[in-house]
Amino acid sequence: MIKLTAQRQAILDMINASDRHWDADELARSLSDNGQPIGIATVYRGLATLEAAGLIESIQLADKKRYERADKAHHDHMICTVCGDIEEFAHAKIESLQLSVAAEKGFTVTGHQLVMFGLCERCSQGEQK
Amino acid sequence: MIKLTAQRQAILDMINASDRHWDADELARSLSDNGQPIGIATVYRGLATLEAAGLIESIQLADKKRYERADKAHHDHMICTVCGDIEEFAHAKIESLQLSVAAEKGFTVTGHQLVMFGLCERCSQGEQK
DNA sequence: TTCAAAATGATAATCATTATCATTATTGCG
DNA sequence: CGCAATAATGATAATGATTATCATTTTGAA
Repeated sequence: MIKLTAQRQAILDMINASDRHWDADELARSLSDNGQPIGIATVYRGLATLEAAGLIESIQLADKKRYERADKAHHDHMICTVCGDIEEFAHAKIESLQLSVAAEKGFTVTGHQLVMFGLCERCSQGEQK
Repeated sequence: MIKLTAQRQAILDMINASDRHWDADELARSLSDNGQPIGIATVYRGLATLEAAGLIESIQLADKKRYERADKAHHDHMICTVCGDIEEFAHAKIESLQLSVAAEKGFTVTGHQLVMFGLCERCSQGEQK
């Protein structure tokens, strides 16, 4: 079990307290704003440690990595390219098909990431000309 | 239709001539080695232009973007985390399930990326203790 | 307490990518 | 044809996320 230092606990609490997908910088700023100043390097290290321990999860986007709570069922993401909103979805059949495709090729799956890009419901309506 | 300058043509030829997944730096080096010196900025711009024109495709990995030929059927990727090998796969059912999930949530899909990480057949055998 | 290992934080370094800007090439158009 | 407007190139600086470094602080066990 990892050591939950004050800093790591603060990061974990912040992530657990919301449904957001945080990046390192947002966490550092938010913690500082809440009277918990924390070095940015500590945030990066803390996030890596917490993720390795399975206490948080992440998705790797093009530019940066974002972290979210781990106490949910496994899911993938749909990201709105207009407003940046990240929605979650789960589909057991997609998951099992992935594994079967991999198995056919002798590939041992240790992880996967499925992201759909597009417009969320709100943005696609606003987009109406 | 875009203008196929000598540099863009050279990039396109290099990509079309193989099944590799190239990054910008590899292309610049490889072109230079083939007597086609090209500025790295031009490579980045050329890749973006060629991709926008649909002449090449890309996958965004954690660290860098890699480009590949576009003259193949749509497919996704399995990446071996040991040797870095990138295998391709296609599965129509997975694709259609993605779209149906998105539709349920009112999400308009403009693109997606599915990557499985793990061990390719060769590396998982070598891994036997 | 006391010392070693681990963690932190400020900051430098890294690395892919993008921006800048001066130079070069290309494309009409008269 | 010849030149001006436009686009492309390339060297290099800038950016931004992340990691490395290293001195300092904290923690934990003996």
